[in-house]
Order: sequence, then C-alpha cells, then structure tokens
Amino acid sequence: MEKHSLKTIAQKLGISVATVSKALNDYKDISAATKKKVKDLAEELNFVPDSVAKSLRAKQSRLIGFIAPDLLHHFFFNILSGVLKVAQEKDYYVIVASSEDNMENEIRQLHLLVNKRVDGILLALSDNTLDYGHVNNVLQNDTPLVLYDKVSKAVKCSKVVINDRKAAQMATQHLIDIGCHKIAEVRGHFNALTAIDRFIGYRNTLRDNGIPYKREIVFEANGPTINDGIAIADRIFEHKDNINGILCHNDLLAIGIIIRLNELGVKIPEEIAILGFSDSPYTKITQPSLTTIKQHGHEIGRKACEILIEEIEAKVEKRPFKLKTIEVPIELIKRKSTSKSLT
Amino acid sequence: MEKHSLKTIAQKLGISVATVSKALNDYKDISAATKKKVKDLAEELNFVPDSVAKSLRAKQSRLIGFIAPDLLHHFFFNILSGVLKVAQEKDYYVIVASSEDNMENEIRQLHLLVNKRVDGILLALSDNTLDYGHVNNVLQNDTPLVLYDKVSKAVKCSKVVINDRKAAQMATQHLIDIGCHKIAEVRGHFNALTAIDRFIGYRNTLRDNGIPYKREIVFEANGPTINDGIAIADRIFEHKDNINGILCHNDLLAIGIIIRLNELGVKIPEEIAILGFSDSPYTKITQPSLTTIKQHGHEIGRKACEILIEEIEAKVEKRPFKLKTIEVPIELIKRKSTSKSLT
DNA sequence: TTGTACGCGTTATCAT
DNA sequence: ATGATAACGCGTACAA
Repeated sequence: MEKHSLKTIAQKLGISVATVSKALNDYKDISAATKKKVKDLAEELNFVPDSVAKSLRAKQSRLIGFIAPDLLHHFFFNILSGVLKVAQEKDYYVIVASSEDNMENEIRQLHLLVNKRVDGILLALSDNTLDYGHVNNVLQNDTPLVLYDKVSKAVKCSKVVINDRKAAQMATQHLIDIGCHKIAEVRGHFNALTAIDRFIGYRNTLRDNGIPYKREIVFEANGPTINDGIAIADRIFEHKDNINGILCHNDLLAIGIIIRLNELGVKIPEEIAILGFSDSPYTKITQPSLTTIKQHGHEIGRKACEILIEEIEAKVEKRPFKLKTIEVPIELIKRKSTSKSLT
Repeated sequence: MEKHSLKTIAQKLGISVATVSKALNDYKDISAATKKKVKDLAEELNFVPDSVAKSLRAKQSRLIGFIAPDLLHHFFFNILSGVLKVAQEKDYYVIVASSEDNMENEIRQLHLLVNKRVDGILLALSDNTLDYGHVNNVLQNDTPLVLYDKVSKAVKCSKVVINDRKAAQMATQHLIDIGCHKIAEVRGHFNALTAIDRFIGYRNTLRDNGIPYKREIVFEANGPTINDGIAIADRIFEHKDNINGILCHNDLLAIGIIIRLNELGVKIPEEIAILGFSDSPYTKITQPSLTTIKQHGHEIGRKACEILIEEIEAKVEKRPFKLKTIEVPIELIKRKSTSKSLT
C-alpha cells in the first residue's frame, strides 16, 4: 500500500490536480459526475490528504502542546485525560512533554513546541519557575497559551485554576468543626503560588475562628513524597501535645505521615485527625482512609483545552478573544481520618 | 515578535533565499563573511526554521504516536515517561492517544496518527482487540510500529514485552517456597495474551512441584479495579479451607482482596498469602504491604522508543532493518503479604 | 465546469 | 561563492 497524492489521482483520471482537490472538498463548481469519479478512486486507493502539506498551507498544525511539571502525580494524568478527551472531539493532536519541575527544562520544552509550530500550548508552571520571560515570549510570539493549575499573575493569559485559598479554608474549617483546635500545617516550599494561597486560607480560617496561629506547628517538607511525609511525622510527634489536627498540602505527604504515626502508636483520628489534597486513589487504601480535597483534574484538563481551542479558533478567524480565568470547583471528601465527632 | 522566514532574511540582506538556507546550514560553499552576516541577522530576528515546511520536504515529521489502552494505570505512565525520555534525546515529539481499551477507538487513533504522518507508532493492544487487520494495515502502509506490553504473534513487527510466563512462574514458586500448597489464581478474561501466559506459568509451576491444578480455585475478575477485587474476595472466602496463597494478576485486584479479607478477619499472610503484579505505588501502603512482580514500565518505554527510532532511521537511510523482540526483565519484590516462613 | 498558476517555507541540484 | 529553479502536496484566485 503506497502513499498516494492528489497528483496520482489526477493522472489516473486524466484530469488536473486542482479539480481533484476541489472534488474532494466538495466545491460547488465541480460536476456531480467527476466528484463521484474522484471520490470513488480516492476511496479505492485509500487516499488521505497529507496533513503536513495541509498544515504548511493552512498555517495550522492542529497540534497542541501539553507540558506537565511531572508525570508521577496521578493528578496530571487526570488532567491529561481531560485534555485528550476535548482535543479528540475537536480534532486536535496532543504532544506531551514534561518539564521535570525544572525551569530550564520548561524553557526548552516551550521552545521545542513553538518551533514545532503547535497551534497552542497548555502549561503548568514548574514550582521552580521564578521568572516568566520565557512564557511571555511565547505569548508575544502569538502562540495561544493557557496556564493550568500552577499559574502566575505575571503572565497575561487565560488560566484554569482551583481556588486554593478556599480549598484550604474548607479543609481547615472541617478540622475545626470536628473539634480540632490545634491544627498543624504541612506544606512544600513557598515558590508555588498554590502553597502560598493554601497557607493564607489556613491562616485566615484560624483567625476567623479565634484560634491563634502558631508558627512552630507549620512544617515545610523537602519534597512531595511518602518518604518526606514519614520524615515530617517524626517532627510532628515531638509536638504531639500541641497538635490534634493536620492540614496537609498533599496526599502523598499525608500518607507518609499516617504510616509513621501508626507505627508510633498515635491514634488517627482520635488523637490526631489528618486531611490531604488531591484525592489520589491511595486515599481509599490507607488505614484509616484519608479525608481529602478533590481537585477534579479531569475537569481542569477539559476546561483548559476548551479555552485554548476557543482561543486558537478565534485567532484563525481573526476574531478578538478575551482572556478568561476559570475556577474549577473543589470538593471536600470526608473519610475516616477526620471522622471523630468531638464536642 | 512576528514570524520570519528565509525570505525576509534574504530580502533584508539583499541576497537569495538559497544562500541564506545554505549559510544557516553551514554549507562549505558559502563564504565565512556571508555566513556571519546571515547568522547574525537570524539571531537578531529570533529566526527559527519552519518545521512544517521542513517536514514537507524531508518527508519526516519527527512525530511519534503513542497509544495506551488507558491512562488510569500507573504502569502506562511509567512507560510514557520512558518514551518521552528517549524521544527527547533523539529529538522526536510524542503525540499521546488512548484507545480506552476498545478496539474501535484503537482503529480510529491509529488512523488519525497515520494521517498525521507520524514517523512511527508505539502501541499496546487493547484487551478487546481480537483481530489485527488495522495494525497490519499500518505496517503495510510502511509506517514503523512497535508493540509494547500487550502484543500479538499475529502482527509482524518489533515488540517489547515482559516474560509473563516466567513472571508467573517466579511468583508461584515464591508462594510455594514459603509453604503455600493451595494456591488460587485471580485473573482477568483470556483475551489478552498476558493473561494466558501467566496462567500457563502458574499451572506449569504447580505441575513441576507436584501440586495438582484445581480449576475451582481459579477466579476470573470482571475488571481490573479494587472493587472487582473486593467482589472476588468474597468468593475466595467461601473456599477458604482450600486456599492458603493467592497469585493475583493485578495489584488493584490484590488490594481489593486484601481490604476485604481484612474485614472478614482473615490473617494475611498467616492464613492466606497474596501476591500481585505491577509494583504500583499502592503496594507499599496496604496492610500488610503487598509482594508484587515489578514490571519496569520506564524501561519498557525506553526500549520500545529506542527500537522504534532505530527502525525509523533505518527506513530514512533505506537500510534494511530486522525486527526485534526484546524482553524486559521482571523482578520479584518481596513484602509482608508473603512474609510467612512455614515449613 | 475545468484547468492554469501561484504560494506556503524549505532544501537540493545545477548554472553562473 | 552565489543564485535561479524545481520540488515536496495542497488549496484557491483567476482565466478559459
């Protein structure tokens, strides 16, 4: 089965390439008879137009670049699946790349995608990205770009986010409602806006409930893994008397903490209640199961991709497009790790 | 920042397009002086050659299509990360698509990728793929394709697999070695070669150890989820007296079984030992932690991508290429769910 | 109703 | 050392 082009069809039929092209695209000025002739032969030869040539002419690649900070967290898979869903519906292809949570790599991937002439880019900023020149370059280069999850105010583009402040507020309030008044926070470093917003939500909620904020029970993890959680748990254990609830920025950290506290004989949730972020599948398996803030990754992916495609198509049709920031709702999923009902 | 082409550079410099192209590509027959002139201006204008036009001429898109049966299993993420790694090194882009474990979708995705003129395709067959015409079409279409993980003998192409028979043999032998002689098997349906091979490994190992095979303790799960495992556990419980070890084809199923058996008060591993496949991150979290066969997804991805690119480049240089089948080693990871030492 | 001619941006070949 | 030309495959304004 060799590859055929308009030319081969034209030759076999003894007509011009232009006619073949028009026939296949149902131009009105082609007779029904030739249309049929052409289409039949195309069918028979299994002809498909060369999308590269098409892209060259149309100045559209139908390619979308998707950059994730890592491919380890379940969360980004959920997002990717949402992206693929929408892209497929709208007839776009998705190129996947990982920045490995590293700014240089982020820059490199962005360059590669722009050079590949993708029609648009979906990006979650790496936690180590502190300067946004490379992202703004892409925008100035007139390539539509949508930030998702990890965003920055220093970039003027559409964004899809979760309201981290509100999420942390819901989480903290939940802990307070079940009777915790000594609530520790476990988070990553402050580069990411996400971490800052959650911290603010946490702190404000304490304030609104008349609970003093105590710096000594806020812990900063080295990384987002189970082992980092285990390490933190030992430090929490030292402050055991000052803590009866933990707001943890990340499910994996929370799981590590649960594992270690179990080993140390601390009763969860009776002595210390704990709550995570992400609703990763792990949360159902831990002992006890983990209360968590669900972030609806699939939905984030869908929305981000939808907006991006809208923007791409607006650009093609030279319509103006106004930037949007969409907030995807979060959800508190209550499980056993916060199931005590103290008074 | 507008987009520039060779033409704009040529005009600004008052020289021909051909010269500009040659200068940028370091042709020997261009004077050092003009080379410098051209390169400086290109730099200044932030010129990047249009990869679409390049592809059109070179008949190479530098695009690789990656089709996974689903994007839920951690395993495929590992594979994807291996693929991305190699692709990046060799300067290829990866388009990701999911067949959703559904043959029609697999066909559709394959078509789309071929139409997009990808240079090659990485495919894991869906469990519901029973006929391979569509895959063979791709090969006849002269698009290099490598099957990974889920493969079929009915397709003549390079393959990257794990030796499922051997894996099941290792697993079964391990159960026997720790003293289990009543070993149940839990698997999915038999469409997938994988399931068949594991079954053969299981059965042969029983035979080699003089243990009779009993059909009534082989269970077929409806799907690969935790809930399916929970359902199976109830059936296992009915046969409790005839089972003291479980070979489970899938970590999620195993986790479901553990959860339910815990609830039913069955002691693991003392009364029943259990073992899974995949080394998903969950395995460290269950109570007890789960012994498993690690499949090195990252390595599968790397190898598959390497072979594919070799084949692509052989094709470009019109060298012959001989198909390979690579076996990625598996590993038995011992954890607490099989830690008894009976005699 | 059909065909001619050109352009998209690049590179290879052949003249100059 | 440089440039004119053609070609990759497609779509379209314009001419016939």
